[in-house]
Amino acid sequence: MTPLYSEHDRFIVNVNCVIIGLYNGRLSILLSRRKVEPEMGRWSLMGGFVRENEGLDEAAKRVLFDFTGLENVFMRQVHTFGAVNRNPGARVISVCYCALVNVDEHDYMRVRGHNASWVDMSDMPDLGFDHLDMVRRALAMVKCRFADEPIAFSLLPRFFTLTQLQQLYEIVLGEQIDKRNFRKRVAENPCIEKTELVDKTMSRRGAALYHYNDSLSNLSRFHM
Amino acid sequence: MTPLYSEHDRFIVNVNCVIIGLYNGRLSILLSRRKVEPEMGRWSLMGGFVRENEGLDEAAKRVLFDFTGLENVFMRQVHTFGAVNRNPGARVISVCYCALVNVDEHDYMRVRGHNASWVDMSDMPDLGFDHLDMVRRALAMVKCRFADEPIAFSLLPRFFTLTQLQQLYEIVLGEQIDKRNFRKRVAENPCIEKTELVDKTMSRRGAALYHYNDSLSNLSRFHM
DNA sequence: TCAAAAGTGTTCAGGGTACACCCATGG
DNA sequence: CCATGGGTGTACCCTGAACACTTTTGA
Repeated sequence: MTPLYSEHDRFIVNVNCVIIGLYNGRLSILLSRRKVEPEMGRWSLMGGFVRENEGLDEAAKRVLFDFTGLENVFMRQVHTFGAVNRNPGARVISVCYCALVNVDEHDYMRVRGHNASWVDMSDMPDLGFDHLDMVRRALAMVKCRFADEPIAFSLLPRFFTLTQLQQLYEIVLGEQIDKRNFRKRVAENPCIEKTELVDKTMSRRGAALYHYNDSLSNLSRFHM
Repeated sequence: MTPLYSEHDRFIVNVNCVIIGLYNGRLSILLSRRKVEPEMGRWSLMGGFVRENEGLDEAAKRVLFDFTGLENVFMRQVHTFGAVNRNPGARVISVCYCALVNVDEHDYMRVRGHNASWVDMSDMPDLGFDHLDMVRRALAMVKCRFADEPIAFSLLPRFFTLTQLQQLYEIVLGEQIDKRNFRKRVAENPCIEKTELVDKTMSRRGAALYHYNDSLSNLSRFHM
């Protein structure tokens, strides 16, 4: 290391992950009750301290894997929080990431092991530190991207009905959508392919199952 | 400090500022030639190390003031860069900010004193570290916001002509704009007020000077 | 008188929005 | 046979894009 750098202040840096999924058809976020001080007993985001030999993105992926067993999911850096007194225990700079996951694929044992659980977003408890700000920023990012990028499919199971897809858009965008207009737009998107499969859990008639296939798209997406 | 935190790795953290202004009517960025290793002699962004007693936003404001003498300008956090080997001299985590400034108001002596200068963006030199990524992300952010938020006025002098405003939009958005359509949109915005002043430097006829007055807007903007 | 920038309306097309009824099936 | 969610087409409006000429005045 160059001696010139030795004089500077050094900081503990961690990553926090806003992990969003559809749990029981409700937009939910993975939270854990803190087992240690500070803020012991309060809900908080999944987090972990950055290590000397890992980059920020790697740290975020490690935390996501540690808490869910998931890899290769949509994940974006949201914002870095560095107010002096944001953590009463020590000066900690937190880089916030947001991940969108398919809860069907996650490892529930890991969640249990970390004292974590899925919490309905419309029933958000108070969070420790500035984690509520993190959640707000993450949601704003998701809402903003939702209109442009095909990130909805990160939240849905591999096969989904158009009603599921529409309900997801309605929850995230916070507004009702006309069914026919929605399906018209879906029909114009070549990446959303209808399958022969039918879901009969929601209606007697049954609904066609679709899946998202981005191989027809020439846009490179999901790069971090 | 809680003993629990004592065991974690610590990092040097700095802020880098992508400071953008209109210099000689060209979209330009403030760059300085590094006087020290690593990357000595190469162009780089304005930066400074975060101190123990200051938050990230404060550090960014300090750097901006230090290099330009400006305060209370549009400034946003862009992204945090934390790859392990991004800085060959030491592990440094860099929080990138972007500021839009009115170059008429800046303190040129400070710029000179830091070996810095305004560089035309369409003639961008190679930059040290990952600073080119920072510039790209900052520009993407600016372009994205430009369509929604009235941030163009941060770059212009207090009084400006519609031609200046249009040229700025054309540069930032990277496309030609129809003059009549542009002026129609301007006319619909109550915050853009025509004054009795006339600028005769650009034409014999003279162009009306406008100024931006956001007191009529009920949106709260520019919050960091 | 001419060069150079300022200023000014109308037309058209396409996308987005609003809107209501029949279908299939299990119980 | 009925209750429940699935599935389908059209009309209208409004926003956004294209487009050319007159005005002013200093040199």
